[in-house]
Amino acid sequence: MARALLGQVIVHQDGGVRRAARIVETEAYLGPRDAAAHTWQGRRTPRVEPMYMDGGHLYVFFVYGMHHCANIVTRGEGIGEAVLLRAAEGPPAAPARLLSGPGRLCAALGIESDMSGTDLVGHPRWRLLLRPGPHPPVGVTPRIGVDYAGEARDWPLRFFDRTSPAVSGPARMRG
DNA sequence: GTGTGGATTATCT
DNA sequence: GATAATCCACACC
Repeated sequence: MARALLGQVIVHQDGGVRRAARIVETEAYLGPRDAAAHTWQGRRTPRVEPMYMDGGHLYVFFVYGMHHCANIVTRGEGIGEAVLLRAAEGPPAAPARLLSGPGRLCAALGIESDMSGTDLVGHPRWRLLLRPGPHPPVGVTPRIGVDYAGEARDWPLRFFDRTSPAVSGPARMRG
């Protein structure tokens, strides 16, 4: 799912304002068996409860006292897997870095903790457009910022569009 | 109630 | 590469 979400578009319609972002970088978090996931060992706390919801729900968390990270739940109820949205492209006129990185992506789309647990499927203001057509050339690396996660630190679960200037991270992680 | 540290980013060297 | 900003969730008492 993390790979399949590359190139798909998340849209927010807020009155007359419509914001759309094409997803170009994602990371998979594989539930209880994944030491980097908040659902590691089946942990259930109020914060992570949305991650156990049905696919299509949003899981948002707050980190480092100032940033939000948005995930799309990818499996059935009770499983606890999700895909972190790490970077996206806005309109051509927008700065390349506007949605580059999970914190900036949330800031640009106005995603905050109160959206955690929201069902994107059939939502009146949010839509996830699954666009047909060829997938972009995809790069694969370990995930960013999970050095604490034991062997899961090295799992190749970060996916990105090699052609996009909006991919986040150091240069060696963008080629 | 207290202590620890983070799925980040900006700004320095 | 190093570090600060900044606060909440979580574990543990």
